[in-house]
Amino acid sequence: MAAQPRTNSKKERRQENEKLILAAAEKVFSEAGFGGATMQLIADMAGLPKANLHYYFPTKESLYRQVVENIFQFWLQAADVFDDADDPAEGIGAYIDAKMEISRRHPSGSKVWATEVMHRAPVIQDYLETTLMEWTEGRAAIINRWIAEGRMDPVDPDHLLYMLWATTQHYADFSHQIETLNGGKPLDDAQWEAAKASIKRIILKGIGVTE
Amino acid sequence: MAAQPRTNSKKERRQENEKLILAAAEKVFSEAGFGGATMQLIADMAGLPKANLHYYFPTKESLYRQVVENIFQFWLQAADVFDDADDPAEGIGAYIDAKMEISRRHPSGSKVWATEVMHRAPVIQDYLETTLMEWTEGRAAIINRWIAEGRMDPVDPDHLLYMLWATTQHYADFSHQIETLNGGKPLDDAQWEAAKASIKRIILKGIGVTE
DNA sequence: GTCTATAACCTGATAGAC
DNA sequence: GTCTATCAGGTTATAGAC
Repeated sequence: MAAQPRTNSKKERRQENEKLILAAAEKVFSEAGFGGATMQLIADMAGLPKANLHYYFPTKESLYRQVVENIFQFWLQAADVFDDADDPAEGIGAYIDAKMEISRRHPSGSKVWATEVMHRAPVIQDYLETTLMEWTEGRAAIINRWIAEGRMDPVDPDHLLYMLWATTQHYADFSHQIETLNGGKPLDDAQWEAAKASIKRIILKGIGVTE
Repeated sequence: MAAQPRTNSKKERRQENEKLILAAAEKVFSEAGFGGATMQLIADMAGLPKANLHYYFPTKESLYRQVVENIFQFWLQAADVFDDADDPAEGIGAYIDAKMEISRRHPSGSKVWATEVMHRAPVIQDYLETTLMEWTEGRAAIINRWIAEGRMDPVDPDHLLYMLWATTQHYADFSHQIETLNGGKPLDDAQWEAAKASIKRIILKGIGVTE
């Protein structure tokens, strides 16, 4: 047989396969949970024999761990917009937009994250205690500074952050419920914009930065 | 042996055992998911031999179904406060209080519900399409009436309801994360009150019914 | 109605040929 | 590096004694 164009080195091929497996795993874990997911199902979805999964990821748990860690890294990047603005309306508004965009584009990842936390974070407890704790404290400090400067109402920063996380992630984690209540159809572009606008309107007014 | 006081009829005994099993099942399902939960673990937690579980509930799925249906019924009862008030501040405020109380008292149930919805509602899809849909439409109508009467800002009722669900249930579903960020301790009485007050303050002001 | 012992099945993981 | 065949362990569910 004529050799097909092999632009892929071994390293590139490995990265491609790992990416394929991780994408399939995220989907299956999000739909069936860790216990309900099977390596066979992930392999089928990735288009690879089951044994290959164990070649790239020695155990089911190591594969799951990689999925969760990737989600967490991705999740942190949305936080940058918080720091880039020193106006609460702009900072919190942009954070809502960023988190809603993640909920829309990566609902599976959000679901895996939610399940992991609900199961008492068996694999990412250390991240909660270090990275997430530090991130939360830093953002709370920013909010407290805005409050001290009289730019927003004196609300509890922690509970405000929980409200932001809860509200934005709800559109990913409960997407099936929202879809059902929407007549069985996913939210369209206009509905996603309306959702963002509603959330920003209520929260920004609620903390005294608009109107 | 002297007969111990048997105030229990067979029917009462059956109800007691079923209650015991259902409580254990809710806990185990919430902590391990459907796939991760085992009948053995539920039996141990209920203090019964595994075979007895299959006597009361023929299959693991039937037990799980009963758990989810119970949660849903319980969940609906919090909605009553919504109808009993015709003032939005009172109605929505009381609804937030009621849902927060459920999150505090029944975190396991909330987690099972969340997981069930995330897995595309394999056993309660019919409830979503009927009971929940009707409930949501009814409450949206009430909100729209309040808006028409000029008692609150013109916000989208659906997105407001999602925000209420998301925010209140977050304290149950993500209780482990909140606990970790709280220094490893569950929220105490004062912190729960602060959480309720924060949520009510932001949302009620955000929809234009206070201040 | 209750419980022990067992059956039937499925899953994660691996050995070993290619 | 890849894949088929297989093993070892654990799970649901049930048969059958009490």
